[in-house]
Amino acid sequence: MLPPNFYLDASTLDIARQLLGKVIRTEREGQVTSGIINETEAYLGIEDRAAHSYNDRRTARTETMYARGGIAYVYLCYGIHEMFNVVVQEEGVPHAILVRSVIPMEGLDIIHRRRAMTRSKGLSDGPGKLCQALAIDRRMDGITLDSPELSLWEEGHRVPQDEIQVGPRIGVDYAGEDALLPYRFLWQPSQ
DNA sequence: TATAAGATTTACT
DNA sequence: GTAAATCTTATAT
Repeated sequence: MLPPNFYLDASTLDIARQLLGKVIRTEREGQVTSGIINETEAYLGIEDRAAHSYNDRRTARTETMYARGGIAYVYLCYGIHEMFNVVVQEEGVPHAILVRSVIPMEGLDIIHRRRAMTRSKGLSDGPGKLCQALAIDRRMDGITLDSPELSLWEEGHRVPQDEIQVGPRIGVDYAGEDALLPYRFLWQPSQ
């Protein structure tokens, strides 16, 4: 399991890089599923126009981002999709990292059923898809990432820095020039 | 109270 | 390539 200081002792951008290759594990009603993180995006709080916490906007929803790092921030987007984020940094610093994609590992049969798909491509390569695949929802908002039902683990795959692609974040055109910042990290093991 | 828009996915033309 | 699905949140009357 990742230690508590993993979420505090580095810059948010560094942690977003380090999350690549780590494992998300969930257990829901006795069903265990897991996946290797291969895409993340950093959201840098008050200064970041793309972040919910931009301009120190404290609301019932964003309050989770202000807590001490090491917990989950899960919210509903477009009224349909849950989004899973890792809250980082000390209490009062509303930074979070959106997990955009995982590679399925354990519980493939369960994941297929949840996603209502039989083929093995496209099961969890999107922030909404992976939440459906791993059964992550808003009931998990604010829980620690060493919980029985949701936890992050070290072993998965060691990702060399030179295999990480960096680019602008997806779907944040409303953020003006902040939409161009290179805060998206992608690792594609197939290449 | 009302309205607009969103850190997306999927199906259809 | 375009559009619909769907509902919470934030902001404005």
